[in-house]
This record gives sequence, C-alpha cells and structure tokens, in this order.
Amino acid sequence: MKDAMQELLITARRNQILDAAAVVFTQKGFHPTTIRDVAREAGVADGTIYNYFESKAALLMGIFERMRASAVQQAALPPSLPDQRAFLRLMIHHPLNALRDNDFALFRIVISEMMVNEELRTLYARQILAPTLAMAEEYLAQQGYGPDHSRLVVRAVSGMVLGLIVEYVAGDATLRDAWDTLPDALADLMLHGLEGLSS
Amino acid sequence: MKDAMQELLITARRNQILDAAAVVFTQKGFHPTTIRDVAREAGVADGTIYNYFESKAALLMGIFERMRASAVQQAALPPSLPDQRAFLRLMIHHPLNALRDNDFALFRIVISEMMVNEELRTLYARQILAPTLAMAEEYLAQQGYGPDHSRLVVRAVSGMVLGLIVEYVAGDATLRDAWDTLPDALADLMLHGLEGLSS
Amino acid sequence: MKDAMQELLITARRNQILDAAAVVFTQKGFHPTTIRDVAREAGVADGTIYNYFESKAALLMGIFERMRASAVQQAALPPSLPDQRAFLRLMIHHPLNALRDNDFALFRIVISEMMVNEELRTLYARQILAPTLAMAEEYLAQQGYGPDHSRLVVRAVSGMVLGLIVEYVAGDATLRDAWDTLPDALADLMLHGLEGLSS
Amino acid sequence: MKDAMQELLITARRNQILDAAAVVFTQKGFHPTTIRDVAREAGVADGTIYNYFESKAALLMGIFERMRASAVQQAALPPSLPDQRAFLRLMIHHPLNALRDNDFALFRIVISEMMVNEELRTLYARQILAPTLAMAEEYLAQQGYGPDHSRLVVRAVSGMVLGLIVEYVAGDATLRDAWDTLPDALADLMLHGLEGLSS
DNA sequence: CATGAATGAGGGTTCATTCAT
DNA sequence: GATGAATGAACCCTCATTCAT
Repeated sequence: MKDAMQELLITARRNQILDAAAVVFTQKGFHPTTIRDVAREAGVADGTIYNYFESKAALLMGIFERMRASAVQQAALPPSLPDQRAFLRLMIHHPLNALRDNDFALFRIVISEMMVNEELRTLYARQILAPTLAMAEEYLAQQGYGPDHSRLVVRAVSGMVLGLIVEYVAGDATLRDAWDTLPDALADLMLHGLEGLSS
Repeated sequence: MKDAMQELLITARRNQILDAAAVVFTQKGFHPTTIRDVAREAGVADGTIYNYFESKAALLMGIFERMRASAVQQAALPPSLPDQRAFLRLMIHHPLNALRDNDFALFRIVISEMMVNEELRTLYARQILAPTLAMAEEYLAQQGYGPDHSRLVVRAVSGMVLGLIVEYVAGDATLRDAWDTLPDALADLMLHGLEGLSS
Repeated sequence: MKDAMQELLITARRNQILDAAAVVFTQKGFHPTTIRDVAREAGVADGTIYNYFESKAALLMGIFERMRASAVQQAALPPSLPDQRAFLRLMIHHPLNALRDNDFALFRIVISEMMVNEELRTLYARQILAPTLAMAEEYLAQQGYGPDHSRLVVRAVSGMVLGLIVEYVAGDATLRDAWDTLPDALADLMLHGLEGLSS
Repeated sequence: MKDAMQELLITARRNQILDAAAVVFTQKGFHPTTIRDVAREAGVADGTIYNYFESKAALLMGIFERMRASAVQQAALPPSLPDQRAFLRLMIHHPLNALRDNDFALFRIVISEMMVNEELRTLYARQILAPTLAMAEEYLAQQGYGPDHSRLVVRAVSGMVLGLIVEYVAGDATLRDAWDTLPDALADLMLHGLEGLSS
C-alpha cells in the first residue's frame, strides 16, 4: 500500500512536469526552451526534473507517450463494423478532432522533432502509425479489398490526414474555415472520387 | 561590367556555401550542425559565411529558397490542359519524384524546422503552398468544379502527398516498396474513389 | 547497557558504510564516486550516510583512520630488539606487505587526496608518519647512532618505501616482478650500501 | 613565415594559459579550480581556453608536459662518467633541487592527480620514470653491477627521492630543515650503507 | 534512526557571432 | 572580401546535502 501511494505520487509528479513542459514547449518551442523554463513552470527545482526524466529529450518523449496513450484509448473501432463511409469518416475525423486548440501547437513541436529525432520517429512509426494502419487494413480486407489495395488506401487516407494537419499548422485559411466540415467532405471524396463530385 | 562579375562571384560563393550547408544539414540535422561544420565542408573560414548570410537560420532559408526556385521552375502546367487523370498524376507525381535520394533527408530537415520557425513557415505557405494550390484550383474550376470543391480537392491531394512523404520518411516499408507505382494508383483512387477499386 | 548496545550498532553501521566507501572509491576514485554510489553499495539510503559522517570527505578520513588503526596495531616492534638487518627488513616489509591486492588501489586514492587535502595530510603526518619515524629513530639511537643520523636514515628508508609504492602503482614491471624479494634485497642494500653489492 | 609567426603566437598563448593554470591550481588545487578561474587569471575568455586545450584535464597534462620537458633538458648526464658517489649525488640532488619554492605546491597537485588519472600516470611512467631509470641502470651496468642489482638500486634511489618529496610535502620538519644537506648525506648512505655511518 | 525526494548552486563545455588583421 | 582567434552568454546536467515523513 505504501508502494501504491509512492507510485501515485511519482505519476502525479511526472504529469506535473510533463504538463509544464507541454506549456513551455508550446510557447517557445523545444530547442529554445530550457530546463529551467520547465522547472519554473512546474514549480520545482531544476534537478527535480532529472529525478523523473533522463534528459530534456525524454520530456518530449513523455509528452508524446501521453498523446499516444490518449489517442489509442479513443481509437478503438466500434464493435459493429461500420459501413465504408462511416469508417472513412472515423479514420479522418478522429485525428483531426484530436488536435484542437492548444494541442495543435504542441503537436507541431512534437512533429518537428520527430522528423529529426530517430528515437521519437521510431516510436511514432511503431506505436501509432503501424497499429493504426494495420487495423484499417484489416477492416478493408474484410470488406473484400485485396491486400495491395487495402495497404494503398489506408496510407493514402492517413497520409492525407497528416498532410492536412501540417498544412493547417502552416496557416492555410481555407482549411481553418472548413475544418469542421472536412471529415464528411473528405470521406465522400475518398469514397466516390473526384468523379463523384457533382460537377 | 565589373558589377556583373561581382554578382556572379557572390552568387557562386553563396551556392558553394549552401551546397555545403545542405550536405552537413543532411548528415547531422540543422541544430546539431555548427557553423564550423558548414565552413569546413565549404572550404571557407567561419567568418566568411557571415559575409553571405545573416545567420545560421538564413542558411536554411537559403536552402529552402533554392528548393522553391527549382520546384517552381518544374511545376508549370503543360500549355494544353491535360485530362483530369493526367492532372492528378502530375500533381502527385511531381513532388514525390522531386524528393529522391539525398533530397529526402534534406527535405526532412527543412520541414522539421518549418514547423517551428515562423519565418520559414510563412515563406513556405506563401511561396510554395499558396501558388501551387491556386494553380490547381484554377484548373479544377476550368473543369467545371465549384470553388468549394476545388479548394477541398487540391488540399486533399496536396495534403495526401505531403503526408505520404512524411510517412515514407518515418520508414514505412510498404510505401518504400510501392513508391514508383504510387502516382498512378493514387491518381486512380482520387479519381474514382474507393468504390472504383475492383473489389 | 543500552548505550553499549547503541555504541556497537553505531560502530557496525559506520563500518558498513566505510566498507562500501572503500569498495567504490577503489573502483572509481574519490571524486568520481558519488554519495549515492556509496549508499547503494552499503545498502542504505543516501541520507543515512549523513547520520554517521559529516561529509563525503569525512568518509575518506574514516577510511584513513581505519587504515591507521590497523597499521598501528601491527606495527609494534617485537619486545626483544631485533638486529639491524631484521629491523630494516621489518621497516620495509611491513608497509609493502600491508598494501597488497585491493588495498593498493585504495591506498592510491587516499594518498592522492592526502596530497591535496590539508586535514588528511596533517592527520597522516601526525598520526602515522611521526610516530613511526619516532619509533624507528629511537631504535637506531639505542643502537648507538646519533640523532642526526637516526633521523636521516628513518626518513630515507620510509621515503624509499613510500616511493616504491608509488612507482609500483605507476605500473613499473620490474617492481611488480620482484615485489616479494624486495624487503630482503633492500634491507641488504641499506645495510651495506652500494659498495656491499658483489660487483 | 606567416606560419612560423602563427606557431609562435599559438605557443605563447598556450603558455600564457598554462602559466595561469599553474598559478590557480597551486592556489586552490585542481578540482576546486574552475575554468573561469584559469581564464580570469590568464586574462582571456572562458571559451578561449578550449581553443588551445581539449579539456580541463588537458591543462594539467600541459603543465606536466612542460615540467617534463624542462626536467629532461636538465637531466643529461655529464659526458665523462662520474664516480659512483657523484652519480648518486646527481641522481638525488637533481629532482630535489628541481622542486623548490612554488614548484612544490604545483608538483603536489600534479602528483595527486597522477595517482588517480590513468593518462597522466602513464605519461609519467613512460616519459619520465622509464627513461630516467634506464639511464641510471645503464650507468650502473657499466660500473660492473649485474642487471638485477642495477635495476634494484635505481628503483631504490629514485623511490627514495620521490618518497622524500612526498614526506616533505606532507610537512615533515626535519626534512625541511635538512633539505640542503640531503643529497650528500643520502649519497653517502646509499654508498656505504647503514654500517658506513660512524656509529 | 532511516529514508529518498527535493534542492539549486555550480561547472565544464559549446558555438553563433564579431572583428582586427 | 577572407580569415579564424576571441568572445562570453547560455545550457544541460550533476550531486552533495537537507529535511519532512
């Protein structure tokens, strides 16, 4: 019971520090932020950070891990298989929706470092991308699509989502204005194709 | 005439430095690379770099600007309007093809910093993304699509391409294997939609 | 009686900690070793160390003190005065023999810090060097040597021993190979001089 | 010629920094001294130190190297072979004499770190100890002593000198008072042995 | 007395940038 | 314009020590 208490305290402190790191990383970016910035924001001493995290980079990993955990938690497919349109909507809507408000800026920081940080990149590829793609592929396979098509489609859709996020982050006004209607519109586009648009 | 000569020399030296920066940024990334690394690779003194560039960040801007210039140069639509499938292939094929081999790694560095660097991001949005999208929108408008649809489609396609690049960079094996056949397959997918796939 | 028990426990704990300190100091040296290293090796918490020792430096003093105590314990001259050769052998053999195996490395650490640490140095000079020299001087005086000669000889011999230890520690192969025969050979050398060697 | 100038400047600056390091190391010891201390004493910026030395430890190596160079310079044997007594006097007198005044304190620092620093120790063993011993051994061999005896004697004498220095540094009053007469007295002692003393 | 999380001063080192030559 | 030594601010991280539990 003592141990359980300890565990809770440690987790709480870790989260306290990660919360602070998320705030200051969001404000200043990863590289410009100093450990002192994080410590001040968290209300702890500099050294305390290192009682909970190996390094500054580990803070980013920790943030990423929390994102991942919460994402995975929400990502489970509904038990009854949805129709293809609902499936597409889900696949598109979910990540777009997950990144609202403050999270966007933080995601930007994480993505940026991910492009450049081998460890973070591997984590993303293995922990998020691969499982998501696998799940989606399986669904499409059950819908009767061949493996090549399945693989292609899930990558096209997930890539599209990721790219739209980047473009949004880059400041595209159209995306910002239409963000809420995107999932439906994109699901239709992916389902029926360009030809399906009432021209 | 003296001035013209001067101009040439300056441009040559700038390119020499940018070439070196591209090499070492590609090898080590932007932040881990020092000005000394660039200077050594370029075969000049550290201080010389500052005769041609304001700062280390300006090197990245310079690299980006060269990418942009070469991209724009290749991006002009053929004079005769292609059919929609050819248009899609072009829109997809071009960026995927542009980023082969070494360029990939450099692009990764640039993207990464772009996410985090306001100036670079604005430059990208204004100089590359916006013109490209505008051109594509215009084409679709001429094909009879409404402005909302046009805007949506070009963003979907360009986002897809960007996202696929990121996923490729993240190490997706499927994408690596199918990279050459992607433009055609994706063009078909975007044209006919998921329904269009022989299920 | 309670107090006696307390006393024993305290002594035991002190020794437990000093043993651990000796081990890790031997492995890593004094400065590179952290209090945490000592605590882990001793199987106690960091803070516990400070219940028994003032500071990290006090650990070294404690180790030194134990060395001193055991050295003094063994150093008592035999009740019957030995002849001069036996005396020299004793004076040489004892310290050389005392520093075998693990003790060597620890001695190195202590010597090193002693050179630099005023308190430790004073302790060594007063507690070890002076008594040893005094005892040896007294013996020589009883053998009929004058005070000047006595002082000189004991310093020459003790210095020689110390210096040989340092050279041994520095890695001299000859000393390593001849270590066991050193006391006899050196005793003869000091007794008869260079001239005494069968040339 | 430009290069020669450069070389001189570099050497001068290195010496300037080493002089400063010697001063502050002598005052405060190696570990307690900060790079900033050295830089201030040398009248340069912190970073400048690292243009000339790899690390703080390299400063000590540099000091040691200068000591070595000057020691070697003075250590050459006279062309005509001295008699054995003169030889012993030389072997004893030289190192004792080399360490006068300020040098003593610095030597203490170097010795201390040498006990603990592998690289420094190796340097000492190879660059100073081994050559000195080899030279002395050779002399004794020429005097008709066998190799075993030669090896033993040179180690005994050199060890004695080193140990006396340590004891001097430790604050022995007798040694301090008799320092100037030591070489002669010790030479006699080593030549004739304890028996040779007029008892 | 034991614990070990918290502390925070401190230090070695880096590196973008400057400027005298 | 080219050089590269000098600069010094800044930063990540360590670790001896404290103290509330």
